[in-house]
Formats: sequence, structure tokens, C-alpha cells
Amino acid sequence: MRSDARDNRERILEAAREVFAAEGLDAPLREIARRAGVGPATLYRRFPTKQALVAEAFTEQMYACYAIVDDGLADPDAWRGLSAVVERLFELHARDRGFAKAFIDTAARERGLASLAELLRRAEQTGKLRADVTVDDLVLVLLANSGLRATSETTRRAASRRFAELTLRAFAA
Amino acid sequence: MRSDARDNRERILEAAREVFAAEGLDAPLREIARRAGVGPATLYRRFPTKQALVAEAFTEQMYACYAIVDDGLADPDAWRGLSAVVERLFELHARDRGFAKAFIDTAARERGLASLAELLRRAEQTGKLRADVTVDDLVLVLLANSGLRATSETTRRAASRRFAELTLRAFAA
DNA sequence: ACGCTAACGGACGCCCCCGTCCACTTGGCT
DNA sequence: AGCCAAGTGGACGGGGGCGTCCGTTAGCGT
Repeated sequence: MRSDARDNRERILEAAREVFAAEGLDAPLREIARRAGVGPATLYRRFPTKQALVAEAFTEQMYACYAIVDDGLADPDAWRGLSAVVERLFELHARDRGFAKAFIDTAARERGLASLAELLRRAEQTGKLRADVTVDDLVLVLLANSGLRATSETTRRAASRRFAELTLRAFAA
Repeated sequence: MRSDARDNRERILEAAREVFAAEGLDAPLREIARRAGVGPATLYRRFPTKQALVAEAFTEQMYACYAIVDDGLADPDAWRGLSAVVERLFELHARDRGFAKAFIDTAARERGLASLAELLRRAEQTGKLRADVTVDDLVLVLLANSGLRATSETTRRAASRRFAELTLRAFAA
């Protein structure tokens, strides 16, 4: 790949992250191209489908999510670890509308949720997590959280924080 | 108003309810017109703005909601009443995507939530509802519930039912 | 320095939705 | 039965997003 092509590719991904975060995944691809300073054709050549662009744009955020879950697993107090995971995932999703949807979609598709299941299992063993809470419940509340639309990002983040609180109450034994 | 005009108006509202329920409020107005067997102009003449159509189409459902809340208030056990309200509102919103959004929008705008506040107050007095649960929390979970998109309506309703369960746990003292 | 080819992006045609206009139809009153 | 205004809907122009084509530009290897 030529150097200018590589530059453009990087600029497109950066623009995509910005636009997807602000407007969600439904944002027009041309706005991303415009913001990246490239023509539509360049974007379409580099990323034939919207899903390809989304996947590339959010790999970093995905790793951030994995890191959050790993942090939770590393906590000797599994319930506290789970609480932190919920709070941080909610926060991340509230900040980035597009990523929230992308995460839910991939989370539902692939079962890279093994780590989450493990965390739940450990938290249950501490007796602080209800025994009937499943990974599906976690996906459910994440989905619900991503549905919290609001006028301003500030409002949305506040709502998300409160929702995380309520969620943990519902999960607690 | 002429009789045929009245007929058309009714058919438009019926079609709107169907389409809004199935596809949400973002459905194209022309599909409603087509399903009602009228031209676009007729729809636009009768309902100049989409909001006017939405408001008319959902008055019945709105009254159903009021009835649900009134039923809850009528229950001598305020906590049981509140539980029923949550479950039934969630169910109603899961069944009708469009109405869920319309309800949230109007619920946030007008404060016809006085009855809900009263129900919460009574439930708190029974000691079964946490003292810090507010009407805003109810709106929050309703909003979250309306964000539960899913492929099939069946799946969505199941998710909604489970979500109502989790919500009541979070609310319980 | 030069040419070759990868890469670019403006422009095109397509589709869908919107809101409105106007020539035609039809209900209802006399 | 006949008139006429209320009512209708097909058709139009505008706007926006999509995906692609192709003439032009510019990186890079020689």
C-alpha cells in the first residue's frame, strides 16, 4: 500500500470513530469521508461494507472492553470486580453511541463472553451475586443501557450511571 | 366533515397504529397512506405534522396506560400495585415500538406523572420500595426498556419481561 | 528526472422519502 | 336529478444517502 493510501486509511478510521461516537452507526458514510478529507470512493475502496469500517474503527475500543473485563477478573473480590465492569462498560457505552451498538451486535454474535461468564461464576460464589443472574442478563442490561438516548451526552452519561447503580442492585443477592 | 373524509381519517389512524407498532415512529408516512388505501395528500391534509398523527393514533394506548396506573393505585398493596404497573407498562411498550417512543417523549414533556409519583410514595410507605427511587428512575427504566430492540417481537417481549423482573429487584428494599 | 501505475475524488445515476399542487371525483343538499 | 364545494390522489420537484465509474493526480522505483 502506498504511503498516502495508508495516511488516508488512518484518517478515515479516526473520522469514523468521531462520527460514530457522536451520531451512532447510522451516520452517513459521506460525512466520515468529508471529515477525513477524502472522497467517497476512497472510503468505499478501503472499506467495501459499513461493517468492515465499523469493525476496524472499534478494535481499539474492543480491546478497552476486554481490558475492563480482565481488570474485573483480576480483582480478588469478584463482586467488586463485577461492579466495576458494569460501571465502566456502561460509562464507555454512554460516551460512544456507535460503539455501544457495535459491541452489542458482536457480543451477541460471537461468544467472547467466556470471561464475563467466569466473572459471574466467581461473583456468585462470593454469595453477593444472585444465583440466577446469567450472561444473557448482562447482555440484556447492556442493550438496555445502549438504548438510553438523550439530548445531551452529559444527560446520557448521568442516566447511564444511575442505571448501572440500579442494575447492580438488581444483581445483588 | 364529509362522511368519506371521516372514514378515511379512521382508516389512516388504524393503519398508523399498525405501522407504528411494527416499525416504530420512523416508518415512512407513505406506507401508512398506502396501507390505508389513500393518497399521501389526504394523509398530509388530515395530519399536517407527524406529531399530530402520532398523538391521535396513540390516544387509546395512552388511556390504556392511565388505566394501568389507576389499577396500580387501586391496589391496597401499593408495592404489588407498582409491580403490576411496571410489568404491564413494559409489556405494552415491548409490544408496540412506536408507542413506547411516543410515551417516553410525552412522559418526559408533560408531568402527567403525578399519579406515578403518588404510587411510588405509597409504595415507599409500605417499606417494600427503596426510599430513594424517584419518578425519574421509572422514566429511566422505561426508556431503557424501549431501547430493547430485538429481531423478533417474541424475543423482545421475553427480554422485556426479564427486564421488568430485574427492575423490580432493583427497586425493592 | 521520468514514467508507470496505484490511488484519488468529483460526478453520475439510482432509490427513497418528503411536502405540495391541481385536475378530477363524489358526497350531500336542494 | 343536478349542482358545487369538500375531498381526493396521482404526479411533481427537492433533498439526501448510496455505490460506482473514470479522468486526473501523485507516490515511488528506476
